[in-house]
Amino acid sequence: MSGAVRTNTRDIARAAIRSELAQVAFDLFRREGFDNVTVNDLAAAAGVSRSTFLRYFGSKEDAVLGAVDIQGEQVVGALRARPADEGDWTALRRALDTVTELHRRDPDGALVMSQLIMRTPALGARTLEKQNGWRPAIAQALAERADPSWPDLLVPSVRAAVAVDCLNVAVDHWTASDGGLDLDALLDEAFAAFAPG
Amino acid sequence: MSGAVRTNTRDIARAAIRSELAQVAFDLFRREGFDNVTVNDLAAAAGVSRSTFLRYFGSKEDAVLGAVDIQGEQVVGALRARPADEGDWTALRRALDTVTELHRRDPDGALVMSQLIMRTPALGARTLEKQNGWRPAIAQALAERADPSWPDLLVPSVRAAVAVDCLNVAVDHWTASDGGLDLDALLDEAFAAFAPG
DNA sequence: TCCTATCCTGAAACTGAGTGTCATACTGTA
DNA sequence: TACAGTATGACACTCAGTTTCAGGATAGGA
Repeated sequence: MSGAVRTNTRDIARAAIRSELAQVAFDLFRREGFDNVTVNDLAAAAGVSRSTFLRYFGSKEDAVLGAVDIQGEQVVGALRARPADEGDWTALRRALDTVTELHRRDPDGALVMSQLIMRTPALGARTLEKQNGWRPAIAQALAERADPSWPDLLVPSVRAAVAVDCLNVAVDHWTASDGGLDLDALLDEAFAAFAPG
Repeated sequence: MSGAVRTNTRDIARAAIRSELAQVAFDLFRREGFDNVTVNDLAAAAGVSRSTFLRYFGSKEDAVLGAVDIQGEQVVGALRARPADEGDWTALRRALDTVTELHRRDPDGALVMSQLIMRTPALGARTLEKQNGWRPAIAQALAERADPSWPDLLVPSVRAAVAVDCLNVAVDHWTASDGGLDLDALLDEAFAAFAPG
């Protein structure tokens, strides 16, 4: 067991190829439009066979949305790292800093990515699906923060979902402003949308 | 123009066929599992050609999820009918009564439908996508309620998304309880998840 | 009643995504 | 060098969804 823990030469090579394929796919999608590019095109552009491409990414969408999975893990990780006495909303807001930080580090790349996703229904749908997959993990992390564990996960689930919504609405507005607005400010505004009542 | 307003004989026939096809599809999916039923199977079971079936429903998923579209329209309609001086959250909660009322009228049907959607990733994803489509309309309706229209749709969008999340979490829990819990109570609980802070 | 424009249907061909299989080539290890 | 595990490419296959086209039903007016 534990053959997955140590990264050997093969894993490194695979990761490199994977990121290379993702890059090629992203460029091609951006240039030609997601729907106008077939898996054959992607494979040809990357210099691998169709089989290989589909082995690295289970679907065309996944070639673009690997970043979304990573974001989810990072958010959950950041949430778990928050002090236990912090309020849920503050902890969630701070956990989302991992995402805004990514946008601050590469605004142009993030903007182009957002635009591609927003103008491609298939990518938007798949993104929603992936983000929806974050919910259980976030809710679980929230539940473990509360001293007297909630009777069930309803309240944590709602808060997890709300946080993700805030992120999405903020990113949408940020993207609509062509990156001109400040994402952290937008996110604060979004979180404030249910503060007063 | 306006040939779509008056419902003539043809429209009635089409609606009847459509609902018949949806019924056949639902039964077959429930019995065999969504992924184990092909469009050919559906067409054969309904006694129409594959072409016809795909003309009535753009996709396999849509054969099941027509109800979701209707729910969205109903929620928006109900929201617009709420008194203007009502708070956003109350108005949203009351608008969602249209959905809970549907569950109360046919609990067994609603339960089976929820179970089918929850155990079928493709249906879950498509449902999320459709519900995400409600957001702009709900946000717009909220924005029009506010006297001094908000600078932008950020706050209404967040509130719209949150309301839909509450619905989903509540329905998830209701489904997990096999319909044993009270959906309205769950929904109230969900809405209370961000009241105190 | 007949005529005509419109719409519905079924048949068929086509594209493209995703799955499964198999033989071959490569890579690290003993 | 020989061996075992793995990645690759080629190929066949299923199925969803689109498009085209021809024939048949129907509504509504003359």
